[in-house]
Amino acid sequence: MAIPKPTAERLSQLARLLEQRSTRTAPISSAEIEQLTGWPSHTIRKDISALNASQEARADTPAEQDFSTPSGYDPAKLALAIRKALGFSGERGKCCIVGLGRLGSAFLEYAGFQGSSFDLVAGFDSNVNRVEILKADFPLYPAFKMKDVIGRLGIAYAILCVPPAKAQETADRLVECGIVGIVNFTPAILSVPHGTEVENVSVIDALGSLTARLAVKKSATRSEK
Amino acid sequence: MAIPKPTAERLSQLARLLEQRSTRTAPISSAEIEQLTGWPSHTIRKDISALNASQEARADTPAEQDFSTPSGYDPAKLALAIRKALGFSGERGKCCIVGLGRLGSAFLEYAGFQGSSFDLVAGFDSNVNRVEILKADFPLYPAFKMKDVIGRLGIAYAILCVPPAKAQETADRLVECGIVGIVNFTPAILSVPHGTEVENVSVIDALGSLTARLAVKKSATRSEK
DNA sequence: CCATGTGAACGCTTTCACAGCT
DNA sequence: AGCTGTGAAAGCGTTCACATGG
Repeated sequence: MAIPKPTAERLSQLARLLEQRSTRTAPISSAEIEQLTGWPSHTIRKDISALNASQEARADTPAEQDFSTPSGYDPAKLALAIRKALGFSGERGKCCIVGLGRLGSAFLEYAGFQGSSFDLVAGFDSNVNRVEILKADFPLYPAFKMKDVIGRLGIAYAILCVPPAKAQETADRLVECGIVGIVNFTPAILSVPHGTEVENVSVIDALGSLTARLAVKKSATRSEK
Repeated sequence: MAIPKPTAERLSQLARLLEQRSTRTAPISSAEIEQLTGWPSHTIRKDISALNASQEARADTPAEQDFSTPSGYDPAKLALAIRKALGFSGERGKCCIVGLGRLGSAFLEYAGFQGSSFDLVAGFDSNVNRVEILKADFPLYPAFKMKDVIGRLGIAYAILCVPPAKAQETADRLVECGIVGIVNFTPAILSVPHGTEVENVSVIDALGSLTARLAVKKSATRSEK
């Protein structure tokens, strides 16, 4: 009983939302989540229902299932349950930044990782100078140490911020090093072998989506938010 | 006959892909696109079919419909037809960057806008110092000039890169200034009035999607790429 | 023959409406 | 009473298989 992809995507965002506002411990209702996210409350309940179903299938962690109270969901427990159902196995996901130019180095001081389920544990750049000049809470390495470091630390994800011309070549190398997920910030379209996943993050595509949605709105389609 | 959202998203990416490789003028087949993007060729043909349908509905631009040749699609004509169908009205979309910290200033030298249908035409920051120190191909302004500049230039889109704590407040202001689409790079969840669209770009969510997809793969689901 | 183009069947996701729990 | 939880129905997007056109 696998979780449908759109559902997984929503749940993932929901978990992030809950983790961010972790100061709030009072139960949160599906109606309240609707207000925050724009997703209809029944969709949310259905998503969480799918979560229950998948949790029963794997009969482990028997205690963490009671995230629902008479007046809503327990934020912390719900977030945890989502993360587990989406394959988090308790451990935090290890990520590295590849390419420490303007964009890549911006992540060195990015606040968004706190409270998430992922950690930045390394950075790489082919320019040794940059590696030495830049400072971060985690170590930075020259590119030739990629294989060694990624293997040793067991890094699963890479955030790709190299120049477009080097994107494919670098991606190939990352796959060889054992990376299974790439967040691609370059405008290049990557092709990777089966078993590896790419998520493209492109301002241009984001702008395209916006334009498309705005154009559709002028007709009479229901808004997503 | 509106274009379905998933279809629109694929077409938008396809258009970007074609625009990027604009040196290539030979016809491109759906099979070739499959290789490049990972989407099955029938999905692509169907998407383009939807494009035809929507073009017939609006009976304008009668000449630009013949993008298909006996051995594939004409790249340039296809890209143009997609952009038009997705609401591009010929004009290029004007964007501004709001918040010129590490992340925001990275866009000042971002290559991805070339060959796209969007132009960066302004940047804003509340720190006057930054505005004066940074250099770009387009003018940078202190934040208090937002209303004036956005109105005067007719800017429709904003790329939001301010610190999370100021995100909502800044978004409110952008809406007041007439911005209709926001690409939100902050980890904050924004709420905006109807008629305005937000596209969230979050590394954390991207990582979440990757994890979800990788987890599902271990079962027996068909891969997307 | 090649590749496009599209109605029709299929399968998945969302929506609905109501049962169940506290 | 209020909110969660879920089978059943409806709505959509994808897949298939074949008709069509250069």
